[in-house]
Amino acid sequence: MEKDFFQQVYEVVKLIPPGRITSYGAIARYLGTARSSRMVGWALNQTKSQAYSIPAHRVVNRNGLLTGKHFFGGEDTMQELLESEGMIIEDNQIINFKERFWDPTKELSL
DNA sequence: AACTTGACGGTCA
DNA sequence: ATGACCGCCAAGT
Repeated sequence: MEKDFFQQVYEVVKLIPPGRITSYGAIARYLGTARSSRMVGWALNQTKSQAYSIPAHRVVNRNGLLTGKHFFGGEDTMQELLESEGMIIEDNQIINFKERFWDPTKELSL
């Protein structure tokens, strides 16, 4: 039996090292691209209710843009969290995105 | 039961 | 380089 797509997303996100970030597409690809990146976003949307310790703030879109900052309760909560981990953010965009990018298919996957 | 929206991404114009 | 469209699947209305 396969775990729920969402559950797999949670595991991957929880495996993201501190000070690192990844993209929805990267996670989707790691899980097999079968489901589109949107499902990853939906999965994370559930996490805020799942009470899991999901560092969703470490997941951004492929632009390095904090698309879901509004879902963290505050306006800049996500940005502050990322900045606390060493991310350089300007105008909701991660400047050193490529430097801090963490690809599960590259780091976890063989 | 049907339509619309949604934390995206890639390709085409 | 910028803008627009399509794909993908699930949940909400």
